[in-house]
Amino acid sequence: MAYNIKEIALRVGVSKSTVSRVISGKGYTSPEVRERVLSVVEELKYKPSAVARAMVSQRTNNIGVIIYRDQQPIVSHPIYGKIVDSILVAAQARGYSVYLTTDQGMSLSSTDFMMEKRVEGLILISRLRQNVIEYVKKFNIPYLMVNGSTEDPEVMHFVSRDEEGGSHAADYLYRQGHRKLFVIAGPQEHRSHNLRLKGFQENMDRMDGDVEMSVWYSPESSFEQGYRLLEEQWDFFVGQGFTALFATNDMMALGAMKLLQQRSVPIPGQVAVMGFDDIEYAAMYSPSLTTIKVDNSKIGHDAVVMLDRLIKQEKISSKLNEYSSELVIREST
Amino acid sequence: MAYNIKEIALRVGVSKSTVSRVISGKGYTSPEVRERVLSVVEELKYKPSAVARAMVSQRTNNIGVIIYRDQQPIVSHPIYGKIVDSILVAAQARGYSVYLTTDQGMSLSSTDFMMEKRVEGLILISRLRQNVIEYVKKFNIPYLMVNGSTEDPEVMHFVSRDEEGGSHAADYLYRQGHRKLFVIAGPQEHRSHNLRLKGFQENMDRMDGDVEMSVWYSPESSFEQGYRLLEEQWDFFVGQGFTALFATNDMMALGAMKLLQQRSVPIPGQVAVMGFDDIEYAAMYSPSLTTIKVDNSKIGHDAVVMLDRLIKQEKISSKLNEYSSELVIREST
DNA sequence: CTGAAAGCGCTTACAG
DNA sequence: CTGAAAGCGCTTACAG
Repeated sequence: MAYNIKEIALRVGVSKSTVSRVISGKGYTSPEVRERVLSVVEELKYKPSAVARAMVSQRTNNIGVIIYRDQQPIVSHPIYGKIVDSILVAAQARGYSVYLTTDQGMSLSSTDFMMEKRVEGLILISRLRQNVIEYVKKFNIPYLMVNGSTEDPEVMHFVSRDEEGGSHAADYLYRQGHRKLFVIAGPQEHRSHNLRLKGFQENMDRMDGDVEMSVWYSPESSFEQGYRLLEEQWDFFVGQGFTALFATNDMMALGAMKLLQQRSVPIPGQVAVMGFDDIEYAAMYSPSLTTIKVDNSKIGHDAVVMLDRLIKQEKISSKLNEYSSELVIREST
Repeated sequence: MAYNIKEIALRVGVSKSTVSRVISGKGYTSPEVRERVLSVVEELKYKPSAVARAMVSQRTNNIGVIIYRDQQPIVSHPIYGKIVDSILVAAQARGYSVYLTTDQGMSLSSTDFMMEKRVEGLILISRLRQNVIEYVKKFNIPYLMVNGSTEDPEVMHFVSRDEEGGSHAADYLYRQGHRKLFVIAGPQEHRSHNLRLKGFQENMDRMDGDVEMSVWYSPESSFEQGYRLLEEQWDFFVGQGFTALFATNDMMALGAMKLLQQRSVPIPGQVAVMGFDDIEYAAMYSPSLTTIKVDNSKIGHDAVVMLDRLIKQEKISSKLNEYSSELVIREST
């Protein structure tokens, strides 16, 4: 069992109040008393209970991070991992500790859990249903959403300018001379995939000349699905002579690229490949993947900064925080 | 501000004790009273304070996970991410919440922090210095080490059988007919890199015939370093006509593989490449990487199971938990 | 079956 | 400069 203030007081021969003052550094204490207290504290390796402190101060200095996701990878997901990393660092720097939880199946129980823990703020990661949002609102504590979408204007959220990014991608591929494009689009109920596709399509449609675009929808945005989709459409793909492939995220692009390599299609000689996100693997792959970079580290960091402000009841400029997406040209195009 | 038991008691017109009994489900309460209490609880969305409960029960149901690592990626690191994922899932299933912290620079402050939070147990990830271990011991709470090494027999730790894995790798490459081997070894102060190399070398030395092995030490175990090391030794590598390359982890193997591909060396036609870990990318790469699989998910899971036992003061069989490493044959060999 | 009281480990006015 | 007392939000014997 850990020591407590009473034990220290007993050993030093002073009152609990005095010990408390020495340890917290608030209030007056004579140097000699302070020294005696400190030496016993050191000797016993006494650590004041954050639990008791939270009790009286009514502040836990805890924030909660809930990742809504049905399956692993959770934190080992290339995007969520990046976000969590930067949240961790930013939170620590501001004196917050973080409870990290996974919620499979959009349950409300993870919110309940966080409320019981009396977290001071909540970061919700990934797309969540409106009923979850409504539920969180009821508790009247600061919260915000990262990497998800909502029509609800009250919800502070952090997203990248996916439509703009999609548009950039189209622009770039067009300028590279590509006129026959094969597009792999991730699940359209996800804001990001939907907007990336929209931006790409609309911009392509705007281009002069005979652009030909074939869009295919993938049920999941994974590496495997990117691979499989192209495999299933292989005859069509080869028959039509597409010169470029764009996928609404890197994972699917890499999956497709893998198949192209297995079938000995020169990249970018015969087909150029482009993704979206700029996950770590994109640069490592061979050929490295041209993509649109989303700065998830910055998003995670800013989310903490904002949550901190909300907790401190400081002024907030805007509910919607958008991040521009930047073109990263590599070997695959 | 959140509601409390007193507020509920006031509204229902009963004592705090009664409300407490209803909520905790302990002790007798008449059905009618229970119902009235519950309805107010529901109406107010009252959540009992875990802080106050921890105070009286002297149990926080929290465990702490400290990742000792100087730089990002932390949780987005392919191995740590896997471990953390499985820790999260296993901890939740057992009613523990986890505080996740990064410690850059082997400070003792993250331990202090966890002690103040009154965590019931500690999972220390990565290699840590003996002084950190000594420090943690003083607090007399359950702790264990994952993915690190120690000569200290008191420390419960979880590691893979790296020497055996290295030996398997040697065995496999030898059986494939390789006699001229280029080895990239990660930092030897890391137990895993050291043992993987040792197992590989010792087994190779044991083989019949004229095996030629050239070992190169990389200062870091990253993708970039794998790439760079081979680049620096390129003339030698090509001149000597090595037929296989083994790296003590996947990241370095992939880095080296990327260079080989850029220089148009057929894999495995001219050079076979093999790694160690079986990180997610290994299977995705093209060609996919032959490797020795370490089941980090299982390790993370088991660590929580063990910590739970330690917390409950149940019997523990052994301090050292070893996991066998399994050969995974893919396209690169 | 219910309520009053004590206590978990601190902090914070308030006396002295 | 120091100590006694009250209180943070619960739980837990103990009376009744």
